[in-house]
Amino acid sequence: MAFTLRQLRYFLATAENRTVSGAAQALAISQSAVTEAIRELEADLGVPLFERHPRGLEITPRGHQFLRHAQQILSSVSDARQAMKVEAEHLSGRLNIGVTSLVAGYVISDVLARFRRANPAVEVAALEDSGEYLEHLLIGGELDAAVMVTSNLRDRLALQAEILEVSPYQLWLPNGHPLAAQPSVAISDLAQEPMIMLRLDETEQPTRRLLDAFGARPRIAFRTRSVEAVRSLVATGAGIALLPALIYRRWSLEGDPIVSRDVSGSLPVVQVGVVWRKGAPLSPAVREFIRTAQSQRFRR
Amino acid sequence: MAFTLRQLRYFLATAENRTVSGAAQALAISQSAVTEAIRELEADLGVPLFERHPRGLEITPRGHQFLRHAQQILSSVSDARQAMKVEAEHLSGRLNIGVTSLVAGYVISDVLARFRRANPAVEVAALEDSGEYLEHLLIGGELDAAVMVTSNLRDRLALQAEILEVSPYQLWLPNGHPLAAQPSVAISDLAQEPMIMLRLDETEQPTRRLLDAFGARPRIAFRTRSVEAVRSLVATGAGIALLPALIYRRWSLEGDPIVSRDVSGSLPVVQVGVVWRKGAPLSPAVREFIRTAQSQRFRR
DNA sequence: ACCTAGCTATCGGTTTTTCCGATAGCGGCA
DNA sequence: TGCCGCTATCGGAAAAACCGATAGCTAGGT
Repeated sequence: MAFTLRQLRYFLATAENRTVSGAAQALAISQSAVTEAIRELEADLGVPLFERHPRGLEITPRGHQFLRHAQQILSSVSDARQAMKVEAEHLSGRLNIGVTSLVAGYVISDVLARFRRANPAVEVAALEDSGEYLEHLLIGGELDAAVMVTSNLRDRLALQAEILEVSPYQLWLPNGHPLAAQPSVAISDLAQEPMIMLRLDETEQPTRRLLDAFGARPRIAFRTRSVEAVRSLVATGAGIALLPALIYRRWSLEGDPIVSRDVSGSLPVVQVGVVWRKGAPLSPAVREFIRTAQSQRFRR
Repeated sequence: MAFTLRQLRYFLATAENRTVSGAAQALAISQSAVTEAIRELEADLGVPLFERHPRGLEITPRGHQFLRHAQQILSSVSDARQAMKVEAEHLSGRLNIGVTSLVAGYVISDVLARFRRANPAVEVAALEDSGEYLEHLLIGGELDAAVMVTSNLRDRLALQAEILEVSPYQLWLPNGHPLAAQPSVAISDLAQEPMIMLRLDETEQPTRRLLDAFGARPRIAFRTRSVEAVRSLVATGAGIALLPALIYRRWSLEGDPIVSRDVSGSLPVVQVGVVWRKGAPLSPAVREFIRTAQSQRFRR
């Protein structure tokens, strides 16, 4: 009747290892202790977190949902401990950050909240806009830095980037889709498939160009600005999607499965990073922001 | 070597009660158990969280800092549990939220992060700007809602507000300041005092008007947009400040004490709330956002 | 069809943590 | 000075956590 941090840590290790015994080994603890902890956690939440298979455990959709909460909690715990450890040299000043919408909802709202907690004397202003406009503001000196997709920067001469994450394009399919039979799919096979397009951060144009270049002319079934809507549409069989692995999840919000497949051939990748104006001296606050963003590994 | 949620809960209860035995009673647990848990927590963090006095405990500046982390962690824990409890009816759609800068850094970044976690299918866009401009956008229908100081709304006819927090003005003084001798201070006594002004959310104009109205003509020593800068300046004796109790804290970031005193006479209060256009039907997403904001009590 | 390897679940017993009640100590206050 | 309200500490009891051993399961190889 109240789970513990210990249970969360064991749960996390188990989810990462996809096996209890592996987690036990990583934790330097006996397997039975881990099994027990997970059983308690499930009983406490009233939700099965894993499906048991003879070769290991497979996380359930609800389990995966809880996993993200667990990660968030544990990272808050580690922040709290860190805050007590260091004899704070207090950063101050202003920090003007731009974010594109893809990145804004995804992971950066957590990073910003954490940064503000850790650096209360820094006045943070966050602005959400298109990558194009953010570049403009960066060059004009109105933003200190921006978090955005860097693989299609317009002005590479004036801007400098620190990559946070590199992510290849991959194909999303509904469960049981014929293309899922092969481990890897050729772009030309997509010719007749209805596509779901995500209208965020200019992921749409590169995708179209990609398809065009390979002569595939798929039908656009839907266009939406919501990642979750894409997931739901793919999961229910309304179409397939070609998107960065970064935002892939195994289930839609409703719990319907989504399958991902690599696309054969060398495709461009998406890079997400922190961008600032070349030559501009990085303020300590920006540097610290980059550190915070890096420490927050992107999560599925 | 790794604190537990139990310890955080006991710590929180103790900080609220300012006494171990009171906390023990509230927790329906023995006093020695609480004492023990706090001792362990302090040993684990390597930081004294309370000063022991014969009539109870007084939290230290570091303890107070840790308290905010503890609150954040426990509220994440409760969110996680909640997420597993409800058989999610998934809200979707867009939510365009405006915030003023005072409110942005203070508590709303946490609320937004929590809202996004709890409602992943809602595309949230947050915009930070002046109250005046936010009103304009609200009336134009470009924002669904805004979190801002509502006590000086310009257009009360077209806008409607749900108050989140009401907060009276109070006086901030350095430790040992002569005015701190009295429990309550008259505005006229401020005539000769150097003032620190906060240039956020139009807190400055009302303050000036207030002082003018009472014939007090204090000297403006500093103007800054950083709440923490005001705290540091007041704590080090650079001046005094007249600000909403909402943002009062007992110490500056450096750990120097700040004293607060009520101002005698009936002063205007500051109201912080969620504002939307009158007559506009509140979308479920907005309603849920208000609920999230309300549940997050403002923290000192 | 039958092993075997690799995994999880469960159980008894041990160690560690948590809790309680009792008691001692400490400083305000009548 | 003695009482009152609080915290710290201690011994012992109760509960939780852990371990090692064992049983059970199934995919994959033979």
